[in-house]
Amino acid sequence: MSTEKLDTEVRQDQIARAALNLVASHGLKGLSMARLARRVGLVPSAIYRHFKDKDEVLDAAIGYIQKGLLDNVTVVCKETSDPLDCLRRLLILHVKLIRENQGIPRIIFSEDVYNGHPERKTRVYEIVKGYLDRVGGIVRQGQQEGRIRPDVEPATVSLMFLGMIQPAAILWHMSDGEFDVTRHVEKAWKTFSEYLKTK
Amino acid sequence: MSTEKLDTEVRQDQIARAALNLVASHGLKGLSMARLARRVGLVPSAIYRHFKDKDEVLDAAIGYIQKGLLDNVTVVCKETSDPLDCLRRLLILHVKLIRENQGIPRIIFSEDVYNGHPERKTRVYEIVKGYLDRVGGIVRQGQQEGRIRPDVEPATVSLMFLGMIQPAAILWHMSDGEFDVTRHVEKAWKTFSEYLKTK
DNA sequence: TATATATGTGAATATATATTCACAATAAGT
DNA sequence: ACTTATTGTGAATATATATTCACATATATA
Repeated sequence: MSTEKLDTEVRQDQIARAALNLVASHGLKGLSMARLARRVGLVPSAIYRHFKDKDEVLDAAIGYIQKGLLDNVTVVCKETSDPLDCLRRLLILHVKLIRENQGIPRIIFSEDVYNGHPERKTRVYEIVKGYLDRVGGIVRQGQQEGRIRPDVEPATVSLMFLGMIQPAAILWHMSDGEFDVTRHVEKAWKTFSEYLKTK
Repeated sequence: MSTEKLDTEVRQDQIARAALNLVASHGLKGLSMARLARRVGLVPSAIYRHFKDKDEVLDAAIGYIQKGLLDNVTVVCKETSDPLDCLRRLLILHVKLIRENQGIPRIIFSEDVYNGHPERKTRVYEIVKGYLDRVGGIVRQGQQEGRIRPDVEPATVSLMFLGMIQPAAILWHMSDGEFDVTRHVEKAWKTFSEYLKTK
């Protein structure tokens, strides 16, 4: 077989993305080196030219997740200065992100990812906290500007923000796409934002 | 070795519970027949006297989950007739339930449980929908009694209800218990219930 | 162009894990 | 007490999967 030889950086990228997609389509259990290799058009042992471990592959995939989440925050913060509108847009982008890559929640919320990997566990924890902090920051700013009611903790809001999406995303997946995430999120946002608004 | 011989029903019970606990402490990947057997004080092959498969064991564990969830609804509905108070109590019980058995969310929300098991997937979906329906029923009743604002869909409320707990539970676990679920849920409930109340 | 380094291959190895089966011991029914 | 069905055991089997290694080939560099 004559397979094109590519730079290890390119391969690392390919492999990490493929891993994320594999988890999306076949779950964490479905992430095997053999399948991963096939997906990239390589032979299993070739993966080890670019990653020391299967663990390193997963860690790389987690890097993409972090980037995807934080990028969304950056984007919406540039689009608008109204904090509530900012949150609304982030909500939409977040739904879009995990709809397009179901591997994200599966990795973030799968215990099998951390078990026996305390460093990774704290890393993912930091990623989630980081994201929530950004959301909380938007809330705090909105409160300072007097556009969000001041009697609620930003940290509480940011977690409830996640809570609008996550259970819905799971139902969406369990129902094989039958459950309408977008609809739910819109409804939830309506009540949530009404509550947040200063009267 | 002289191991006590017990009725298959007793063993099934033991094994299913042990499976749930194993998932709680070691994740789904940690649920091996060997470990399971050791936990119950048996030898791996003995499990097959009481279950055809590892899959059957998991299915039995899922049965316990369903029971646990629905029992909570029954309990709180008996305790009080005020729908908001009913939801508040259910919230507390729910947190208690998953704190005491982290295996519940891990099984319900782990994709590896369904992958390649469409029947199980729809079963779990039905369980979750069933629970949400009960919650939605409480809301609907509250609306009929005029104690919950009528301009919000019960289905939306019930999912948001879950959303108060689930992300918090995950943070709780990722932080090794450092994150205070109860505190978050109390705060979240404060804002949520205030919104639901008829003004 | 020659040589070295990076990348890809195929076979081999090691390990974990589910599952089966022949046999042993215990409990239940007669 | 005797027989039988149920439950437990230990060894054996099968399979999946990560990982290694000697070898091959392409790409860059001198």
